[in-house]
Amino acid sequence: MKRIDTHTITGLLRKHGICPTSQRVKIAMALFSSMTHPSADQLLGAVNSRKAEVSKATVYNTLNLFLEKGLVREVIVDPSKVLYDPNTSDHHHFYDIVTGELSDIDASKVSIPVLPPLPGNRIFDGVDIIIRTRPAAA
Amino acid sequence: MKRIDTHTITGLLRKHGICPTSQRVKIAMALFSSMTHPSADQLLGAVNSRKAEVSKATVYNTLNLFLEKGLVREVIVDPSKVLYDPNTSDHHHFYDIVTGELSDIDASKVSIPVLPPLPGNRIFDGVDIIIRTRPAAA
DNA sequence: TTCGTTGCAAACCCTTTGCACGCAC
DNA sequence: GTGCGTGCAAAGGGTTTGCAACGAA
Repeated sequence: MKRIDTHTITGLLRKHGICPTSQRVKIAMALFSSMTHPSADQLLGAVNSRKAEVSKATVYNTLNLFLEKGLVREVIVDPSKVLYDPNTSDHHHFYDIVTGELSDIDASKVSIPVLPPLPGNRIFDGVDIIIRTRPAAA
Repeated sequence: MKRIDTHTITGLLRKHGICPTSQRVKIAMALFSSMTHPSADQLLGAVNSRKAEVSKATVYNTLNLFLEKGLVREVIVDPSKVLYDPNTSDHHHFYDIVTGELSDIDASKVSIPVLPPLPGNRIFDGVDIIIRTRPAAA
C-alpha cells in the first residue's frame, strides 16, 4: 500500500488531460496505491469498501478513459477479465497460471535482442512478454 | 487451407488420448487446416458452413478438451474472445491492434537471452511474447 | 446395458450502453 | 442554461453448465 496524496493524483489526472472529478480521483487513488494489477471489479470493491461511493459503470468508464489517456496499461492474461497496470514504465510480467498472480519484471531483464521484421505494411506498437509459472509444490 | 485427411486427424486425436468422434474430427479438421488462429465462433461457422453439424456447446467443450490435452494452444490478446492456435511448436505472435490479425513468429527469432529469476516458489511453464503492431498508413 | 458424447437452452459473468439526474461554470 | 460526468438498470456477447437424448462397444 503506497502512500499517495490527493494532490498528486489530481495533478496526474490534469497532466493527462482528465478532469479530476471526485470519483475519478478515488478510483485513481485505489489503483495507484494498490501496487498490484487489480481488475475492474476489485477496484470497485476497494473504492466502495466503506460505503458505496462509485457505481460499477463509472469504474469501467473511468478505467477506459485512463487507458485512452495513457495513464494505465491493460494486461490481458486471463480471458475472463482484464487487469489494469498502474505502472506505465517499460516492463513485463510473470503470470502464475494457477493462482492468477501477476508480478512485474523490469524490461532490462528480458529485452529482446533483435526485433523480427514486421509483416506487411505495419509499424511497431509495443511488446508484451508474459512468463507463465506454476507453484512448485505439486 | 492445408490439406489434411481424416485419417491423420483421428490418429492425432488418439495419440493425445481423445476419442475421435465425428464432431471432434470435424472441429479438428477445421482448426488444423485453417492456418490462422480462429476463435470458437469462427470454428463453429466453418464447421457448419454447409449445414448444421455441430452445436455451439460442443465446439466450446471440444476446444477446452483439446487445450487440456495439449493439442492446441490458447492465444489471449483480445479480452473479448479467445483464439486457438493449432501450432503447438515453440513460437510467438504478431498482433495487429487495429485489424485483430495474428501471425506467427518463429521462436528462434525472438528468444529471450536470459530468463529472469522466478519469484517465490515457482516453476517455469512457458513464455508468451506478443509484438503489437498497427497498420502503417494513417 | 452402460458410459461417454452431444445438443439445446438457460445461466453466467464481465463489460458496455441508454437515458435521466446532477453538478460546475 | 449548457455540457460533461455519474448512476442505475438493462442489454450485450462470449463462454459454461444442466440435463435429457443419443450412440458406440
